[in-house]
Amino acid sequence: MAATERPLRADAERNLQRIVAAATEAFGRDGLEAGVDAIAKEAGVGVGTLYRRFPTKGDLIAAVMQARTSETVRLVRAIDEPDPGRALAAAARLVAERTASDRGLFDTLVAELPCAQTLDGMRSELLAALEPLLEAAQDADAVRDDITAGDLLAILASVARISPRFWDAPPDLWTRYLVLVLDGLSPRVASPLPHVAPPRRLAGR
Amino acid sequence: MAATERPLRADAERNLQRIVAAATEAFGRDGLEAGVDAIAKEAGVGVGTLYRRFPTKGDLIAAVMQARTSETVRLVRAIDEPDPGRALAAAARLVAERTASDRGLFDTLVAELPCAQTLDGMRSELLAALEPLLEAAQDADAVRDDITAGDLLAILASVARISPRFWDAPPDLWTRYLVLVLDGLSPRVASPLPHVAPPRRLAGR
Amino acid sequence: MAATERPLRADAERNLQRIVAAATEAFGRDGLEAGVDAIAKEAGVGVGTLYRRFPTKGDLIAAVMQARTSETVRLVRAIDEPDPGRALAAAARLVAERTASDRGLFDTLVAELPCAQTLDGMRSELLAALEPLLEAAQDADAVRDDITAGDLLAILASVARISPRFWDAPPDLWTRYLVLVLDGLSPRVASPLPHVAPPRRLAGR
Amino acid sequence: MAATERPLRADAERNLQRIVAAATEAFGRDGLEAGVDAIAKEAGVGVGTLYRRFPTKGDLIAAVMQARTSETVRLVRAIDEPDPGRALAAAARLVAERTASDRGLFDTLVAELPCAQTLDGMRSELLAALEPLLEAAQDADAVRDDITAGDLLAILASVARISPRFWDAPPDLWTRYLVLVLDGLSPRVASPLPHVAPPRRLAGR
DNA sequence: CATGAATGAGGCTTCATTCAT
DNA sequence: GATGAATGAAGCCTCATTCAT
Repeated sequence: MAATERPLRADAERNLQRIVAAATEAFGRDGLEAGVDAIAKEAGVGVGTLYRRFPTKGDLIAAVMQARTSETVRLVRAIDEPDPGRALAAAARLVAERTASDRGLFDTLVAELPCAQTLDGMRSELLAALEPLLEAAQDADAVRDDITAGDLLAILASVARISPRFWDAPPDLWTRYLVLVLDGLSPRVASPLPHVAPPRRLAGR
Repeated sequence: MAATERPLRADAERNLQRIVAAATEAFGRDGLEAGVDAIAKEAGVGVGTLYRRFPTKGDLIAAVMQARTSETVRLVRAIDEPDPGRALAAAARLVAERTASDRGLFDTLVAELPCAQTLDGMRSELLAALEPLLEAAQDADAVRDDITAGDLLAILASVARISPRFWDAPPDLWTRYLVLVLDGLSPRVASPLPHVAPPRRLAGR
Repeated sequence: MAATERPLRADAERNLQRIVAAATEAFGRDGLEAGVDAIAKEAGVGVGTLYRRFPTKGDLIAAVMQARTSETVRLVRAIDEPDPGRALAAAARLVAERTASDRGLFDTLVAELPCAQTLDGMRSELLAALEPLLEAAQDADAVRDDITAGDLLAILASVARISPRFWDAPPDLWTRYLVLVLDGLSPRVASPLPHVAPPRRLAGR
Repeated sequence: MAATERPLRADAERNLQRIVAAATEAFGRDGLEAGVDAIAKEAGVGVGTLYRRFPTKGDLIAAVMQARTSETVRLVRAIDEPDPGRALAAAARLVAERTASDRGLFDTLVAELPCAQTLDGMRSELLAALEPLLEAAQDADAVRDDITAGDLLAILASVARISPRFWDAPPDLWTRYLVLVLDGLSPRVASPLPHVAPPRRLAGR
């Protein structure tokens, strides 16, 4: 079973990691428009090598973002905070921070290209990590009851990229908006949400 | 003799409108990356015709987006609602709705490219239209005091594009998030906002 | 017979002259690449008007250059200098000066495009004007016997544009080269010229 | 490990040479306006291939013309002729011959576009090769003292393109003009040259 | 298996010329 | 007859992807 994907040769493995590293860097800095050639060069490999691993630029994007997401998930899971409301806030900040600092991550969530199936996995993972925190917070009446983890993720990602868009904005402007969003999650204000079916892709359930 | 800019010939006027219509459609659908040639074809004219009116793709973008913005401003100004809180909510909904349905509009507000000066004007107009409503709402204690029109616009634009990004999301998913945002503006929840200087370009003052 | 070309209406005549004037200016300044639209605008007429008179850019070029040439011919004929050698030198300077200051004129003589037939006329006129001066100078032993008016014209035109080509050249650098050329025409140095048939187009006979 | 720039792959090398050959041909025939796409097609490669080697049309021009120039310089240096006057004449003939047969070379020396810095190098190389020959000739009283290598090059290039401009001119018409120019260089005729500062770019010193 | 060369569609833009008003 | 709008081929260049070495 483990034999199905026999481990890569040492150098191949190393190349793979260098590619992913370079792509992470490039996508983070320049967004998904980062050129494939540039990434290969940064990684110190030929384009061919890159394409052998990732038959399509989309595949590379998926892989990189998958990694970024898994990392995020790990960090979310590592949150050690007894108070459910504060735990959720911490998670929210974490997700927002990562999106804020990674243009590619934002592009991924925003991209209106049909790379759907690949991205679904990422979102699902993230949702799975956020859900327990959200439910706990809701049970503790720290957060309104009518929102889903999908809602949370969507709104966080959207708001997180606000500062870098403006050339003279302070780079942490997004923290401002994060506070507003969190305030909007308070049960004290809970206006009735319209009953639109949340997107399957986002909510995952 | 007639007006400041003598009116275009009938057919030219018609073509101009067809170009603008096609561009509006294309930018709305595909974002600002929509190709010039495709727009010309959609409009049923040669590229040359398009370039006669808009010597640069940027000019076309500016014209189309300016029109969209002015329209928005007009609609915002036309809001007739005595209650300040509801008036602001109506304006927010309006802006969000238009951004939600127009990918170009979003790109314009979000673009990280230095087409600054042209787009700044648009933002300023919008801000000028929103400011009185926001102030009135704040005076009436319907909205927290610590946010600016810039904040409002930035967060609205960001949130509004949420639904269209997901292929199986109901097209009005953004309404859900709008409610959350508006709730976050309530003075009842007002957590202290971090003191980051809001961006000059957005806030305008 | 005179009725064949009935005189243009007054305004048409004026337009024609404005076009020629604008084109002269533009070609002189920017060379033959000067755009037709720009010329029409400078002339204060529509492109259509221009094209009515000159069905082709080539025709416009021909007309303008013809005019410039006729002017040159007139000036050459007006040279009033009893000494044959000095008369020829004056003519040479005149032709060179005009070529030096008119990029279009140079382009015309240099252009390797097949507008042959139109330009032939010009050259012939110029040659007809230069020939008597040259012959007189040769009879007076002021100039070597083995060159033709075609030779003279060709070499003058070539040398005249030298200065403007170099950005930091003094604008009258060509005068330097003109002297060298004239010295080369002296009978005192006359090396045997190779017997290549001079070009029909240039020599005209 | 091998050389400074490791040699290209066999096929790449072949393509590179085909590109350079096609460009040399095209520039020689049509001047520097020759289209990039056409050159690529002539070379039997895609445009992309061409642009991989020469990121800019200017780079292609520079490379091709640099090669042509270096070749010329080598040939000039290889002149083996004890008599200083005849040596200079041979060099002049060589430069003229090459310019006569290569419209691109002429455009390079003549171009009024500010691609200065690249082309300057070429001119300097050529001047450096001509200078010793000129000085020797001047020391031997075979050539007038008041001209510089810059003068020589400028006038040669200008005169060399005379024949190809006329469609029915014998292709070696320039040889005729070369003789005239050389005669003009004779110390026996030396009229006083006007004291215009020769262009720095041309004279080099 | 890695390399990087090759490909070519597609993007923005210019300009001589035609044609509806 | 004048106008200037319309046309579209052609120019330079980029970039995801394929393929020979």
